[in-house]
Amino acid sequence: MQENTPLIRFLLASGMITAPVAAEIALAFRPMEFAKEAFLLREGQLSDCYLFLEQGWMRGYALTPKGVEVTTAIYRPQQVVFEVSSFFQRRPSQENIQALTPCKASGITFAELNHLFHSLPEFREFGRSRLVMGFAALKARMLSMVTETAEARYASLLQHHPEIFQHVPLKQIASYLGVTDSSLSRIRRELMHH
Amino acid sequence: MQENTPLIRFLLASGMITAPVAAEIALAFRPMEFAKEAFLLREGQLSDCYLFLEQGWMRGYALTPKGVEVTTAIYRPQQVVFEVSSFFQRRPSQENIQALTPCKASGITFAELNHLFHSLPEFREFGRSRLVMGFAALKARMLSMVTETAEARYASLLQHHPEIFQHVPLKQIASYLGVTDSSLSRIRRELMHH
DNA sequence: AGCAATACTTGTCATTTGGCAAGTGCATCG
DNA sequence: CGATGCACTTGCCAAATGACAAGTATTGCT
Repeated sequence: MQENTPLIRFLLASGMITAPVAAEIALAFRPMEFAKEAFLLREGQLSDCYLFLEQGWMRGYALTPKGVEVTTAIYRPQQVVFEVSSFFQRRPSQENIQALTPCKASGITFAELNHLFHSLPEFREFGRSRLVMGFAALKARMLSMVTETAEARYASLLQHHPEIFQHVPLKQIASYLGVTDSSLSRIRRELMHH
Repeated sequence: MQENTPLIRFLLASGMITAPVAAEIALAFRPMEFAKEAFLLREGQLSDCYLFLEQGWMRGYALTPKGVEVTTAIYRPQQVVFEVSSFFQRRPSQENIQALTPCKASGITFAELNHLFHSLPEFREFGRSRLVMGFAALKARMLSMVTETAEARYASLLQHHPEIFQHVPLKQIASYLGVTDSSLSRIRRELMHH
């Protein structure tokens, strides 16, 4: 058993998990790989994998009634990936989660996660903390939808998360920002010309 | 001690809490009242009250840099009210929560909630469940922002939550739907004339 | 009752954005 | 190496929405 895996480093970095507990948690995770374009989750399925993404990028998206893809989440490496409502409420997901690049990861099932939560209070608190962080991030994104222009949202994403633009095509970023790809293209042109 | 308070009925209705545990939980809550317009939480303060709203309506809102109010949440009676990120992350809230009508409620502090979570696993699960439900609802709202027209969002709110329109002024509903009050007024006119 | 504040509507006009179609450049693949 | 596909851009026009201002209605207060 390794003592310094990406997952263990991630757990320790939170400041909420001690080293022996981190090692025990890591033991429960199984390594997983995803080819580019492979799915972690498909619409209609149950999200039953709590995934720690070690390498690569993923995105979540939903389909509108007319079949248009809307990007709902962008997952960078060193992040937890799963569909909260399907996973915890045990019902079919309305979203897809797909690898944007080849990915390496570690995952456990819902049952295994709950077992860890039960036996390791530290990890339970960690899980709640992640949930709250995700909630807060989503609220901030929602607020920016209402209060900022699409141009401001684009500029902000570019400033705070420039790496995204290396791994996610603009058309997918566009729907994440709440505009069409044409509009995003126009917005980019405006910002180029100062 | 009462055996059939609104809070106890609410806990039992979730199907996750047994009667004796519900009674113990309810013991920890203190009754609270809010006059119309009174604040449960003000921007800059710490959200330190986990509130069960028994009677009345509240709303959450944030101020844009230009001082415009944006409604971020609408709370009906028989619902839990608190600002997730401030409450759990122990940092100042960027939002306000204000009574729209006179309210009766029951509340506990962060410390008291954690104590209950620690001693009553049922209630801990209940808390997580509420968090997940709120998360899922916010995701759905975000998706509707991107995929539906303002008119469709209004029609949907009117259909699914008509009571809101009895207690919340249209200008506040407008920003909740992501439009100005003028636009909402025009949308309403269109829908009147079929 | 009378006054003031607030909620809501409406008109006008500018701006943003979407829908569609075409065009360009790049990459993948046989 | 040529062909097909995809990502991105761009032009054109229509539709949706915002900003501002004015008008009406309603509410609340004294």
